[in-house]
Amino acid sequence: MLNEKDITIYDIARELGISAATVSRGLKDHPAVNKATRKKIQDLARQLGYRSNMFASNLRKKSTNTIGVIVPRLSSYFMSNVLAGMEHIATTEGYNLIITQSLETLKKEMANVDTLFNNHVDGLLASLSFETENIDHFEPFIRKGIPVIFFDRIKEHDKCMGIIIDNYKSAYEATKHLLDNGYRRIMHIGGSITSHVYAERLRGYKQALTDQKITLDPKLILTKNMSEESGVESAKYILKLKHFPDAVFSANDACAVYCMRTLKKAGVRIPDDIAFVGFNNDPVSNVVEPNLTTVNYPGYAMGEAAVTQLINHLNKVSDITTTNIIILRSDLIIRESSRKKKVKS
Amino acid sequence: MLNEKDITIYDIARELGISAATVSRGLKDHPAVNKATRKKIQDLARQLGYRSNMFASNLRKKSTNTIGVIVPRLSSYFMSNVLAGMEHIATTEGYNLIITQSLETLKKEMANVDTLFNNHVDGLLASLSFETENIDHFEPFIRKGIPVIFFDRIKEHDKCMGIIIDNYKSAYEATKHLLDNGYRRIMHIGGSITSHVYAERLRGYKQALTDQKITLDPKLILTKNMSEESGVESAKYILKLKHFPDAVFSANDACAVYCMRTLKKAGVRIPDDIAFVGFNNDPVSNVVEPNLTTVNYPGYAMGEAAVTQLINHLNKVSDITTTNIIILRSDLIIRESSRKKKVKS
DNA sequence: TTTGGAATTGCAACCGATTGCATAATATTT
DNA sequence: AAATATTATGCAATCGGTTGCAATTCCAAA
Repeated sequence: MLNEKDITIYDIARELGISAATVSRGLKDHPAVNKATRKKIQDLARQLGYRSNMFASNLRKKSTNTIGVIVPRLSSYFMSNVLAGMEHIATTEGYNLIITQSLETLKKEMANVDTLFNNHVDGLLASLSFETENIDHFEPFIRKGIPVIFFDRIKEHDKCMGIIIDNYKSAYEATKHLLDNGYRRIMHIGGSITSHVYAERLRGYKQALTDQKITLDPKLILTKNMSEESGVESAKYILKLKHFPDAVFSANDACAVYCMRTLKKAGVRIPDDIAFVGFNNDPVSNVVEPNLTTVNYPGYAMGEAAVTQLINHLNKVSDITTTNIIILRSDLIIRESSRKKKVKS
Repeated sequence: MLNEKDITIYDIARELGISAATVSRGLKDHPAVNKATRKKIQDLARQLGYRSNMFASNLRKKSTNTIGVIVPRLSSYFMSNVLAGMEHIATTEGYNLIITQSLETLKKEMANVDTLFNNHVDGLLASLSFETENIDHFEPFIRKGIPVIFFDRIKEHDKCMGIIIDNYKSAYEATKHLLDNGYRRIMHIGGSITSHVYAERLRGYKQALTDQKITLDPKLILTKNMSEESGVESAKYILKLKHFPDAVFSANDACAVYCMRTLKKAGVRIPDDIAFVGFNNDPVSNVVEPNLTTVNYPGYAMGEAAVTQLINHLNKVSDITTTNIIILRSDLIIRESSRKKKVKS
């Protein structure tokens, strides 16, 4: 099966009649090694197809140039953008990513933390599962001083940085936009408020209404799992309401889109009967008819930011325990689904 | 910064007054170790929070329990499903994934191959970039007998397995479906045929037409990069045609959807004026109006299959050099966009 | 010619787990 | 009780690179 033996620094040392120590230094341009010797070493290494054995090196150096990532699900538009951003920075900085998913369960999340801990990753980037209520299982990392950065779905911890968008502000603006366009009876479909993300979006929604002196109607606040099915369920719920809402602010696009779809099938016109605003700027938001107004969630930038922060910390150019939260810009993208309300004629 | 020192097998050995060798064996339930001793070792290990040092272990065993993955882009619906499937099997089998993206360039793909080679991954899973015309850069792996499996975007090689769907057959069926529903002047929008995937889809399309004795019209065969923009461009092209096609078979959904969208804006009715069939079963296909008929591309299953095959090979229960190609099932999902053609009245 | 110091290079001890082989302890058979 | 087989454990080398410290070489100043 395997043919060629690996070349080691010993092979190079023997060939050149010098010691392995000098080869080791020479390969990484250590100034204590004579320039001519360095060149000889590097040339021969190249010629022989030498590749460093990372394990020997890691074993000795106790660092791995590997970053662990835990996400709830890989298969979402948002998350794949986050990962793309992470991969981009990681690769250019010479780090590898080990990526795991919790499938929204605490159990798998804990197992993943464990695996990554055992793999001695240099740092950890995590977006928490729905079930995660506290982050004690990250303690092994924190105790050992291995940096942990949470993104998107975060919990605050004074040793860990969090990277998020301002969910409160975005939700506030989204709701305000509906109000500005003349909508008054606005429903909110959100996720479980154990999640910081959804709690903040709900808060923004409420505040926007309160600021306009609109009384909150508990019937207009739904807590769902934000899947496509939950969009369908929400639509059915709406259709049964005596007093129809005139707008819906959904905490994600998938749910909004499937809600719209179901309502449309029932003959409801959008936005004339009900306006819609979603969240995430998922591709479907720009395909559904009418196109869905939504909040652009900068996944790629978030991934880049997370890795950049982590690497800076590892290189001691900054410290994640001092900066606690980083907030990325996110803007409202206005489309047809929330156009100005027609005055009843 | 870092506080607790790592526990090693030596610590356990000392505490228990036995040798490190016995601890090493005891931890992995080696039968040569007394059952009672094994239990003592494992209990103490747990109690002390022992975690194995993978580098020492890898250094010695020369295997890493790590699988390298190279994909053109992380951020697509299809690919994130593939990765989810891979992660699922990998984690349950005790393997880690190192994931990289080539961003469709040969240069980055080569760099990724290099990185993963240096990381001594136990095996490699790759979907090739658009630019990749030959796979010589995978030779280092092949020479060393490290298994390589290509998926989706493959090139044939007698040492490497390929995992694909039957693009030819699916394309044939998709085109046949349009023909069966009464469409005759069918356009195809495809990608560069340097890619096996697109070459096969084109071939299936052509064959289906030929089998019905329909002459191929080169004006009806477009080669695009299959992005959303290319969908828009295709629509503009169609609008300029003197002799309108009555159906379009697009090699992916994104392109189909944006093509539909643009045509609709121009007043073209779908499917009455032009029917559509896409490829991938992307979420947008089920949101666009009318819903798009498409070919279900089993990404998750493909990811699972790739990892399963690789691990089986590593465990010597099968051999990827004997089975050369695995073809996964993919079915046509019929929706509104290709409903039976109305007979002109 | 001697000497001090800088520039190079090498020695050897790590890092922590693995494993072939030898040895010791125990059990079984004769 | 002695001989043999079985089971359990330990020894020590090994994987390949890293690094503190010592040793050597070289050159210029005294």
